[in-house]
Amino acid sequence: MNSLTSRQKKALETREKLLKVSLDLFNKHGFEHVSVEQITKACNVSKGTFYTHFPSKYDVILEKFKELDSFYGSVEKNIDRSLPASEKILLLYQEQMKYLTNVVGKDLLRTVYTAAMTNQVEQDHYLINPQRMIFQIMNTYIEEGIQLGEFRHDIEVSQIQVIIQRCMRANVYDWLIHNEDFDLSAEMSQFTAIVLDGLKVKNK
Amino acid sequence: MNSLTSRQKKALETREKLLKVSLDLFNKHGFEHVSVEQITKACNVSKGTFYTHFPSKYDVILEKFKELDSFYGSVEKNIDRSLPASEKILLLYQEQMKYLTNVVGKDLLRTVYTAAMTNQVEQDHYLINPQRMIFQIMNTYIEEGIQLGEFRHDIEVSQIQVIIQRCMRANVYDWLIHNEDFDLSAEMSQFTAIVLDGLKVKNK
DNA sequence: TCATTTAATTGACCGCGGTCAATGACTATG
DNA sequence: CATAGTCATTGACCGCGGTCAATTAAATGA
Repeated sequence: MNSLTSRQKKALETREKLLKVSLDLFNKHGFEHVSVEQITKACNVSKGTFYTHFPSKYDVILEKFKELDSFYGSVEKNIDRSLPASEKILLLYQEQMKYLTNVVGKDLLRTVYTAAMTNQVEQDHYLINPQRMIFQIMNTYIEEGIQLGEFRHDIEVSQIQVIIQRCMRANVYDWLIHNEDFDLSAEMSQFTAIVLDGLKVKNK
Repeated sequence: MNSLTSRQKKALETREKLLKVSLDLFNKHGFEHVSVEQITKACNVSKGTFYTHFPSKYDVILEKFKELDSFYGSVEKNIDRSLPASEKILLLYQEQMKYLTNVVGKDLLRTVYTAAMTNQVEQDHYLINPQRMIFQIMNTYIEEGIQLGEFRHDIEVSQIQVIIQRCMRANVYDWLIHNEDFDLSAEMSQFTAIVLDGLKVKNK
């Protein structure tokens, strides 16, 4: 069953050790204050080894992020299906913001938001990758909202999706550039509610 | 009249030469592909001199940005005073986006948006500094819109200001992380129009 | 005019992220 | 087994942004 050779197993162990130790150190000292050499020394491997397993220091984090994305699946299950689409969207974002604030943290998010601008390598960065679980869920809500006449019909569905996703990045980014006095959940709720309002069918 | 000593004059010349050459090189090769040594060699000064005039490579750009901000003053004069506040806001942003696209460019903006997250040094980063000309103008429009009953009264003025400013960063950031197929002006207009809609007094 | 203070300038130096030719242990093949 | 090929690993090396003690020359004051 286990089709890995002993060599591959060793390599995978190394890789996972690097991953774990990296994230531990990042959490403890902050991404910028941990050097790749520190990581590799703590793992008793050479610097070069790090780069056979990860394209860059930053990619370690992205890896973890992708894992975490599955978290949103469980959130979705706890949202009352009978609620209007706009309410569901707000609830989903609320949960996400809690998660980002309490679990992920500014430091790691900052690296992702920075890398999204800098690493032009990947054709579609994770931050705007439509494959992301949270966007998939969001999109079902939006389509539902359109079909039930809650949202305007004069804007393309895909465009509405983009706009609502942009709300997320808008608030997260502003959170990241503020040093204090910024309640991400509250700001996100208020902002998104206004946008959703603007997207609703008017009955003048 | 000229109260500068010959020494101060020399220093200022050096500083301005560095500024000019830096920006020229950034424009020609891109910010990331120009090293401080290249700049200083082109100016026939040592590397250290660069750092007596600028705190970092990035600050050269910020300097230029602050200058450019005055540009918005002239734009404001060309906007019809009798228009509703929301129209004025859209027009002002439209002009700004044109400017960012055609004059400033992605490369330089990217460094500013990155630095805003990274340099926690400055207490109030330029991007959210309420002193900025464009924000000052925007705020007069918003206050006008509230007084004339165009915008909702159940949200704090300052909060409305923050929301509208956030629209700007939202679209610029998304522009920066998209490689192609992103019309900044168009996206900005659509997005901001929706937000302004959500901010308007409803007549249900 | 000369001594003292002030500040612009220098360039060797540091730490970091990342590269890559060389190594050799392990694997697949006859 | 032996042999050829694979690939994880190594660590010296590169280029860069940024620092700082030492140097130099202009400003100041007697």
